[in-house]
Amino acid sequence: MQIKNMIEEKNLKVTTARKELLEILSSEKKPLSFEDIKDKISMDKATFYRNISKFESESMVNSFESNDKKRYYEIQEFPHAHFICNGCSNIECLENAPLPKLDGYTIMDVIYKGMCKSCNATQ
Amino acid sequence: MQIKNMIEEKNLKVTTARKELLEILSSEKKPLSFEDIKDKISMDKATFYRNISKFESESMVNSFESNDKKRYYEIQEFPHAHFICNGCSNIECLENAPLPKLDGYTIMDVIYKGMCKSCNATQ
DNA sequence: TATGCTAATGCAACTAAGTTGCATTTAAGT
DNA sequence: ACTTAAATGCAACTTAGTTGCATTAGCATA
Ligand SMILES: [Mn+2]
Ligand SMILES: [Mn+2]
Ligand SMILES: [Zn+2]
Ligand SMILES: [Zn+2]
Repeated sequence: MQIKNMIEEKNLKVTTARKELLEILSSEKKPLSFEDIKDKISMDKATFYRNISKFESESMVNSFESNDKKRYYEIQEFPHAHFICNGCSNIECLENAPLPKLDGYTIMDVIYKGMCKSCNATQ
Repeated sequence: MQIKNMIEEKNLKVTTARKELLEILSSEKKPLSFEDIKDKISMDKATFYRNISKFESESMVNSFESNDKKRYYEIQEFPHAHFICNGCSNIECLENAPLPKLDGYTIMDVIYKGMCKSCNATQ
């Protein structure tokens, strides 16, 4: 099982909470907040946040703030931009939009906000 | 005085709180949080947030979340991207970086995160 | 300039995401 | 199986932002 390996590779203890959390993040193709996840997990929110924080410091997970005051987490694969729709609040991973360059800066993350395709179509 | 006119143009009452708030946002060239502003204003935080919210719905002000869990506000001029530094947490207005295009989407706001010029230089 | 209506304000209580301290449990090496 | 440090659950806390309500202050009209 690759989830177990992911945890062992970082020299972290393989706990049920960690397996549960990575399982859910891996099975979704879009970023999730604690709110999105909380009914699917058995761990306490303190455990959720402590593990997410560890996963982030080990570069297994990355996250960003949306405009609903919540933080969204996803398994860190190759870097890509995200689109947050001001209409329907949906968050999309833009896997085909490479991160732009900006002279002198190192761009590590990009968030676009605006109207998504379906909100544009039905407007 | 143009601050007074800005408020009257939107058919809002010209109150001292509103003048104070727009005065401070106008005098700064970068986005500010309530935390940044609170010692410079005399109004209550409820009044701050209610007015900021009205200014946003009237398109006088725009805002975005940073990664410190705070919302940053600025006078809405021409649209431009923002850069948030993961090193020093500074927020820059990228007035010369036009908003990119993305097929099918309407991009209204862009936030880049990473390392700023000075953090890159001293690293 | 005084009067009256309504929107704006101050205050205090509340909400909710995320954090922290601490006692208990559990993974994993021996 | 035994040991030990790391992980967990729980409850209390922190803090940005919100809300209800009584009071105040713009602004229109006379
Ligand atoms: Mn993504
Ligand atoms: Mn700006
Ligand atoms: Zn949408
Ligand atoms: Zn920096």
